[in-house]
Amino acid sequence: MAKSKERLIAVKPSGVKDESVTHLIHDLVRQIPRGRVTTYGAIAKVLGLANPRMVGKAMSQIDGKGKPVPAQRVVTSSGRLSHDTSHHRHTLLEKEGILLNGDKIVDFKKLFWDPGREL
DNA sequence: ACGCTGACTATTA
DNA sequence: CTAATAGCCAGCG
Repeated sequence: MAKSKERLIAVKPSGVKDESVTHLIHDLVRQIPRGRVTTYGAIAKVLGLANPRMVGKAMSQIDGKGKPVPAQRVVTSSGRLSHDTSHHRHTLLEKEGILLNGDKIVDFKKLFWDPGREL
């Protein structure tokens, strides 16, 4: 029996409006509890995306209008911040009680919030 | 159509 | 720990 790695495919349920994955990602990110974090990969997995880069792309598309999206709670699989040269997200995270060592989250494993398991 | 780029990830050295 | 590589896929010129 082959345990082939089925490549995850973005499922587009027919009948569902073309909400675009970006909106779904934003909604999911808004559900991340304060003081917890998750990863691009975890979000991608839950939404059935094959490429976590798409999640990052969605974050870069936050325009500031509508509900705010706590993108600071989304980090890389190694618990590090990405594209935070101005340390903007770094500051927000510490404000939520998350300790950081440089751009690395302390106790990332404990603070990790899995959208597919705890939600 | 084609090549490059990118808020990623896993593996290997 | 860092660096290099490969896989991944949508968007853009």
